[in-house]
Amino acid sequence: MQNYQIDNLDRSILHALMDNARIPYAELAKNLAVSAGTIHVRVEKMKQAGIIKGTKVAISAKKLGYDVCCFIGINLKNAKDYPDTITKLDALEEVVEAYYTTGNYSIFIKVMTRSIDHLQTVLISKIQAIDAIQSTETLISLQNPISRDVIP
Amino acid sequence: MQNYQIDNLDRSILHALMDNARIPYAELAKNLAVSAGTIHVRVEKMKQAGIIKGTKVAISAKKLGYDVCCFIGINLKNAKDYPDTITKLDALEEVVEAYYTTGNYSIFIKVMTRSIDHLQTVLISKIQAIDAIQSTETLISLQNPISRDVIP
DNA sequence: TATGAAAGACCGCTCCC
DNA sequence: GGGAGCGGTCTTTCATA
Repeated sequence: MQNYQIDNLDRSILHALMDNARIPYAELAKNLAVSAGTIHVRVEKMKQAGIIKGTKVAISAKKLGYDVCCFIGINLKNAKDYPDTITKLDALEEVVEAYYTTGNYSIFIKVMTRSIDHLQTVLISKIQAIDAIQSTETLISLQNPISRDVIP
Repeated sequence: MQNYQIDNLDRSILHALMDNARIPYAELAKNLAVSAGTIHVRVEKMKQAGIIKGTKVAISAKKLGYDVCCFIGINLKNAKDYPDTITKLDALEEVVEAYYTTGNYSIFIKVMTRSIDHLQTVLISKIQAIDAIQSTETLISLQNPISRDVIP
């Protein structure tokens, strides 16, 4: 089940579910001109294969007051401090994503904050306060024109 | 309804729905020691307020064969080429996110590819082929230790 | 005003074709 | 892959604190 090859129907189902995970199977079936049972079988198959990991609600961070999105490239003093630093970053609720990367930075994180002031506080008092961090570089996101998932 | 302030119950509901958007309201109600009707009212309110934007399935890009995740910082020859470049990037299915940022790069994108070879093809034949792009800098993600949404 | 309980409609799951 | 029946869930309404 590891490398289950999806076909066009699976692809269409994925696209529809990406848009709305709670769409009734019957409606989906009607749109795709197949029966509801078929939809069910395909979805089950993709769940079994691990392609569909689960369902999530899409939250508007903005409506919750989190207006500022930015990326921070982090350089560590020693590469061996990586696991420790991740643990510390994980404890910060403002850090929503972290990546261990090759290239200019050791760690690359995405941070959501309520305001520029809030960002400054997080950056100075929380992130740069971590001993193992040598330097940081901040990229503030002004717009997010593309945001989607990859479905071949 | 713009700035609806969520309370602890709303927060708990959001957390539960983030984990599994299809959890029965009855079960959620039981876990939170309230009635299913109350859950329904709260969810409706948050939908109205735009806090809940919709539901999505979580897809495993890896299972679909997309193993390589990387970030690419892009510098444009002219800032005015921004909208055009976004349009061109949007046409590339491998580009899953794009940000207009302050700092070292004009545009910052996230790219998912099937392999390093595939990445190379996309980078050279598709991204660097865009005229307005002056230079790029690639950060390949080796690990993604933190990945979540911000819920205060 | 917000919550809790119950009834009806709808949907999803399963079996058989 | 298609179609029908059963079981479960969601939604709505009404009463209540």
